[in-house]
Amino acid sequence: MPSSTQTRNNLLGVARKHLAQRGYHGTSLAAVSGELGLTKQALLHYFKSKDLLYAAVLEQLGAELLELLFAAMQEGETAEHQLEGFFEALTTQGLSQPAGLSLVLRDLMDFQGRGLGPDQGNWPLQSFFEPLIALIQATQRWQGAGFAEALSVASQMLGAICLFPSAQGAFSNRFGPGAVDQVRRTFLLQTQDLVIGRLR
Amino acid sequence: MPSSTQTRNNLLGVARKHLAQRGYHGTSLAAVSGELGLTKQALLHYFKSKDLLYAAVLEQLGAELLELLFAAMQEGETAEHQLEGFFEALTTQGLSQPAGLSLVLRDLMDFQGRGLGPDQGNWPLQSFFEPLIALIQATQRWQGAGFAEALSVASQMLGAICLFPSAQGAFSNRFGPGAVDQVRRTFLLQTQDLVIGRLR
DNA sequence: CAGCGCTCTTACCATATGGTAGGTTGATTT
DNA sequence: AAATCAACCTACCATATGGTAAGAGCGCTG
Repeated sequence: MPSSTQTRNNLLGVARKHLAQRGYHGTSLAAVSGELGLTKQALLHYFKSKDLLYAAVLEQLGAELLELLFAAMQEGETAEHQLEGFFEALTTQGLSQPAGLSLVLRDLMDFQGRGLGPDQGNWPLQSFFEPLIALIQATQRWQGAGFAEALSVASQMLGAICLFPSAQGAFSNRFGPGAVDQVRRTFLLQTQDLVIGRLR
Repeated sequence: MPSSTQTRNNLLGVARKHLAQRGYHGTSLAAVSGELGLTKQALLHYFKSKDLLYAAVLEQLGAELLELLFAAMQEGETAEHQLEGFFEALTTQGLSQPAGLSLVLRDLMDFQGRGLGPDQGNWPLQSFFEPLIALIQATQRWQGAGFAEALSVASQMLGAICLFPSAQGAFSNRFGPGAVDQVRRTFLLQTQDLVIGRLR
């Protein structure tokens, strides 16, 4: 018998999976709660609306990303090393659990399509993007460059890293699971190459 | 008074925009047709179902991408030059008309979430991906590498190129339109750097 | 033991959505 | 002039969805 916070966390996890795979509009509260043997009203008991559920998922994701970034920042010495460590960790984790990466992509793409309500000033991923961009600006190569250059580099790297894990299903279907397995084996090295190439 | 093919093309264009901005599930036939002053039955007259509309949009997109690729292949000499030309053209066009790039991302991500019906063996973007991957394999650097390496590189580059144009709205809202305008000015160069760095 | 709050359920409801059926209009063909 | 066909529209339907209202079971506390 799961406890209250257990149930909430389970809902959060299933919601993340569904939101990552099908997007906001393709995710139904009944499907999420049903996967745990609950009704959608149980879900609405914990998260008062679909928007708030989405916000909670994104907030958790933002915290995880921030944690990953800070962990890499404490480990590495130079900004370059810190960034390389972060992107390596992000890639490694994203290959096995692509939901987070898919959510990042989806959240960035879906903005135009959703009102976002009164969240205007409160974007859960902002607290992750800002130090990431700042860290890029702290590298020797991008030191003199402005915020725009750093944002450009950040979006390039995130795009390069997030797409394949998020598209594993599609690629597996179109090019065969064997090919995808092979890519999974080389993708981390490829990403490290790309990151180093952009930072030095 | 628009002709028949005009109306169909208009519908296709509006549908592309909606599908790119809101995704498959977030796009309603009524909204698409309503933007042209038509009812959704007019849309269903041209495209028998929502799935077929989506397929038509994707097919058109696949043809455009293929055309862009072939144009670059006729212009450049070495595979490297051809790829650089193609990605440059893709970036330039994507910055001003991001709908296509968003659709590429969305189609790759949405696979797990949709049955795809009987399209199993017929993926409109396949005819674009295959020559692109083949062209990567034709470069000196990736000549010895297998299909998987080339697919890995392709998905990295596409991700790097597609994310920012698709996320302009989000970034503009979160970091201000000024920052986004600045990125737009540097993004092409950044992308060229990245492509060259991955190909040579 | 009475009351209370938490967790979750059964009933509902309003709305939106994809899709069908059948008609109307106008141009083209025979 | 009659028939045909494309290009729409009105009417309608079944379903899914987010959300509300109210209550049942149950552990905890006074």
